[in-house]
Amino acid sequence: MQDKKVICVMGPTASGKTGLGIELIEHLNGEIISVDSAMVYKGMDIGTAKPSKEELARAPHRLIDIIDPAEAYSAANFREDAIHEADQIFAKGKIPVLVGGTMLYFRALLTGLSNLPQADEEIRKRLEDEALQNGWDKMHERLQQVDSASAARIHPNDPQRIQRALEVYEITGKPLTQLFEEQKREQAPFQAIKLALQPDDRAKLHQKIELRFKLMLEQGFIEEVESLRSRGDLDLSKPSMRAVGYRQVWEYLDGVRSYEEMFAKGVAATRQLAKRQITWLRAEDNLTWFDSDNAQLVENVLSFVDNLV
RNA sequence: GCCCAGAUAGCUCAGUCGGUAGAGCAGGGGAUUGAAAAUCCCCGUGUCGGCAGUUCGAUUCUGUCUCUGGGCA
Repeated sequence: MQDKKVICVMGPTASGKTGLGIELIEHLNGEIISVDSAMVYKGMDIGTAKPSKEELARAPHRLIDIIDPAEAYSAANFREDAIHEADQIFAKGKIPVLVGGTMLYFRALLTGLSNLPQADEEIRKRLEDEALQNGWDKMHERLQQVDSASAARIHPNDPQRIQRALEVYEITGKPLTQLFEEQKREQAPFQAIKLALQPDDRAKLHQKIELRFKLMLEQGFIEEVESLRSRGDLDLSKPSMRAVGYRQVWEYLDGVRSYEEMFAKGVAATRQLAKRQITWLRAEDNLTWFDSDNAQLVENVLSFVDNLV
């Protein structure tokens, strides 16, 4: 058992994680590490609901604003970065508080990843061209030839995973399935206290999401996307521009969507994101749930962690 | 006031040559190993606007009423 401990504040988007994270670090003498695949991007502030300047002054967040929106980040990058940041915080005698909604990143950090090759742009491009020619069902058939276990696991309509499995096979000459067995996942070098935040009623979360999206638009979200757009080197194939909200505003600026549609689709995409986040949380073990609308939330959480830290 | 077109799932609509109906979107559940705010899988009973008529049987045909568009006054 590890004696080092971290606190994880998990929850769907718009559930109040940032505010609670700040309370926690002030109470425990901790520092925040962001667990968010969109906040890593510089210049994507409004649409990712990044903490405000005031909040950042009070509670610096590690792993936000670390890369350019033209670049790609990954769960493996995150794991490495987060462990590094946590070590620095431990070295100061403080406790890391991991706050965010990217559940794959939490999973990658806490239960590890197999040692697999990283993404290869060239191979991906070639596989995609081939798929464009022959269709993804043919690619799935090819996967069936070289890695039938993965082919059975991956749905023929899931291009992203078919591509990844073929990519790994091309690089290593081994089926993904075999690598999973050979390269066992490695647990994080610390113990995690996992807190999950959720309103007691889904409808409340939906209301909050809509309200927040409206607020983002008022705060200049469209201008933010416009300025990213005017750089000229970004498009909807970039992971950054596929983020919830950014994609819909981009399409609006392209003229393929009316303002009303953009709003409705943006809100819906955020609700769908929240639903998927909740699905991850339900599958997570050793999770302690807190009602995000409870007036005693902060007191409850602080007394809960005091007993564990 | 008159004429025309509509009224079907939360929304937009399709359809039933008369045997009580199905798509997209939204919503719900699930998967998730270097794109993950991504990518995928599964889930469709609703007085077919009200009332009456014809009929073995009407959401479908007829009449009438109500409402919503559009046109003419």
